[in-house]
Amino acid sequence: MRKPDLMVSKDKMNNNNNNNNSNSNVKSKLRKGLWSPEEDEKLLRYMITKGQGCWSDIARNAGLQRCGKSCRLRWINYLRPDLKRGAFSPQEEDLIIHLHSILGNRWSQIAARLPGRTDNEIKNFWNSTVKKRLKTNNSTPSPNNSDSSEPKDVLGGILPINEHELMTMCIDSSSSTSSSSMQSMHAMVLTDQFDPFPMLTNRYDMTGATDNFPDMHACLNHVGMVDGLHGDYGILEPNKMGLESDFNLPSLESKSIENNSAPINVKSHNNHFNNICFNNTEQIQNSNVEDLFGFGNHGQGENFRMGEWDLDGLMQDISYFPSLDFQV
DNA sequence: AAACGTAGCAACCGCTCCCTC
DNA sequence: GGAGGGAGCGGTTGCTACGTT
Repeated sequence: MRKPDLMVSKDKMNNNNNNNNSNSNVKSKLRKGLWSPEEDEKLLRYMITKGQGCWSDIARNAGLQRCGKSCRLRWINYLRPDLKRGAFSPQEEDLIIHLHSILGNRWSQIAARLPGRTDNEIKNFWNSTVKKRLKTNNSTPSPNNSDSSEPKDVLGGILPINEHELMTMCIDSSSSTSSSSMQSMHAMVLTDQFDPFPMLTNRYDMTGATDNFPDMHACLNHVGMVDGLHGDYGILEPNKMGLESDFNLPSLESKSIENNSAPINVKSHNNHFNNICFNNTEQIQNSNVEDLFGFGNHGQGENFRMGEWDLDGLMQDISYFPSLDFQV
């Protein structure tokens, strides 16, 4: 995780680049490289108010000297309100390893099972951390630890998790917002009741960052995070920020989470604006795992052994998981 | 204290897939 | 059916902070 001063220095560099490039932009050159805060805000505001569409149009209409592709990447990997920042939890790490054993380097598919995480983030995490760790743990390279993009089975190998743990992790990490959340935020933005960019506004001054999130405190209370927000800018203490009531933020990963209704876990943000994550630990606590996954219906039950399946069969069976909507 | 190596992250590139005409 | 354009994905690169020598 980068330190705040790093981000500042990066942003300074960005601004310099921006300034330098702004001249060349006159010559209708598309900008490349790191995004400036101003660009972020433009894109974010546009996405919040107008919603998704053709990315090249978005780039143009938002007044950005960027190609649509770059805008899409920035939005997906950085600006999306439902992004979860910070280090991967051990559960997430296990889940990534497990899913990678099933899906291989299909990062987008893996990311779809880790709400709030992006494929890029997971890919970086894998390449920088997990791969190394697996290599360390298993000095003798096994097929499971190879870089191959082909799915491999690691059950019975390095992973200390069983099917229930996997399911718990899936549920735990399954995010949950409804499309109505986007609509409500959209409406709030349109009526100036809600500033979706507090960290843009308070980029280097986190002391007032959450003043713009008047409803964060309840969320923090709900998920037991009243101690504060831990981010690269330090620890934010919600009770010192005048946080009061509830608010909703949208998830764009509706395809995997749209049917859930979980509390919002407001965690932290290390960069431009607030991070929202949607861990739903209560859901699993209050639910019967077999009910959730339909084991009784599908006859997997205690005999559920992924390692014994071929990929096709696995995809077929795992598709029953509420948060595992494989598209293979 | 400086040089060098490493880690982590953001962004780009090139390819493929899908949709529309 | 095929051409064109947009979206999405995975691999790769570049940059900066941090750690080590």
